[in-house]
Parts: sequence; structure tokens; C-alpha cells
Amino acid sequence: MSQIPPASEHVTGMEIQSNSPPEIDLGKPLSRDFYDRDTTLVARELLGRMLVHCESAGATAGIIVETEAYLQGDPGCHAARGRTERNAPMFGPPGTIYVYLIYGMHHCLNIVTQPEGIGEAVLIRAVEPVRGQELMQQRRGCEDTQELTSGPAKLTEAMNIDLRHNFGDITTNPLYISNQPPVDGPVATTTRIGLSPDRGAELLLRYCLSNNPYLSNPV
DNA sequence: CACTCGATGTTCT
DNA sequence: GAACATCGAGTGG
Repeated sequence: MSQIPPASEHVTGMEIQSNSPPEIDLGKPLSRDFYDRDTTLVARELLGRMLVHCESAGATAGIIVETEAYLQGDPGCHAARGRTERNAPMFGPPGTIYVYLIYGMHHCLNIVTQPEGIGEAVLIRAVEPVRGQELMQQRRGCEDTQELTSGPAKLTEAMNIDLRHNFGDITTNPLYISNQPPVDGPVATTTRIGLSPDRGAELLLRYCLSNNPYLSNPV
């Protein structure tokens, strides 16, 4: 099921044409074990891995370049003050998808870590587009490649991720992290973005691929 | 570049 | 009522 539509390859001959770049192998979903670990470790190891969304409209994919960890006892974590209707997915099994609406109009994508019952997760804050850029441009209403997915709500809009995916499973189609080998590179650790001072703003729980042009805030 | 501010609806106090 | 894991348009160096 859920086949990727055939790419309209247009090979012209012996010249190397740049108008049809080589298709990236989207791989298969990473297995659940990956997420059943220390949340900060998962947040770091998600860097360089490919986030994939396969739809009939076409596939979109991007290399994860920025994440944040949200932990038990961390005042910035939605689950820190106990279970509610909104944060219920955070207490699900590792690999559960947690999407929430923020500021009444934007969606943020999280992946739940740790065994069932522990409310921790990793926020995906930015990706580098590697597939479906045209779709992303349409959805974002913007041509500039650097603006497509360089923020938590930008990437969800570009990749058509919303509350439909809440409570979903990141280890299965259509939305998954690929088992393709991760891109390697130096990692920067910083304070998290957008938290008020009393919500653990000083904690060093943001992870970035250094100098990547698609970060929400440069590092 | 830096900074301010409005949008918009759900969640929390 | 206030806050919110944001974005983009607007203003002013």
C-alpha cells in the first residue's frame, strides 16, 4: 500500500541536467526502539535524519536540523503539570505523534519518547527540504527555499502536518522518520526558543546542526 | 539588520 | 482573563 507516485524522470542523454535532480531514497520508518530511550539522546540523534510525509499529492521530506527536548519536571513541558486532554499523546508509547495548535493558527510536531506513561517528547523545530519543494512552496505561499521549513510551524505547514496526525505512530506510513543513514555534522546545544522566563527558558535543551541555513535561529 | 505588534482559538489560572 | 514550544508584516535604524 501507500506507494510513492512514480517520479517523472526526464533523462535527456549524456549531459548531466540539473533540472531533474536525483531522487532521494526515502527509506523505511525507523523502528520503535529508537524512541524508547533518554529524551535528550533521541533529540540529538534525530538530527541529520529524514522526516518523510507520503501523500497522494506527492511526498515531502526534509533533514531534521533542529530539535528541542521536553522533559518530566521541566516547567516548559506540556505534560509537566499532569495529564490533560491536550497532552494525552505525550503519555502514550514511544513513537507516538503529538501535534498541538499554538496561537490559534499554527501546528507543532512532537515525537513521544520514553515508555508509555512518561510524558516526554521531542519537538521538531526545523528541517532542510530534500523532497517535494514545489509542494512546500505552494503550501507556504512562498518561493524562498530558506523560508519553507525553518521553524516548527513553517515545517508543519510545508509538509501538511496537522491535528490529523495527533495520536498517530511515527514508526509507520504516511509520516515517519527514515532509517536512511543520518547526515553527520557538529551539533550545537542552546537554550530553547519562545519559552517565557518561568518555563525553563534557561535550560540547554535545544539541539542544532551548526551553521545549517535552515535553522529557526542561526547557531 | 532589530524590534514591535496583531492574528486567532485553545488551554490554563 | 491571560498565556501560549509562532509567524509575518510593519517600522525604524
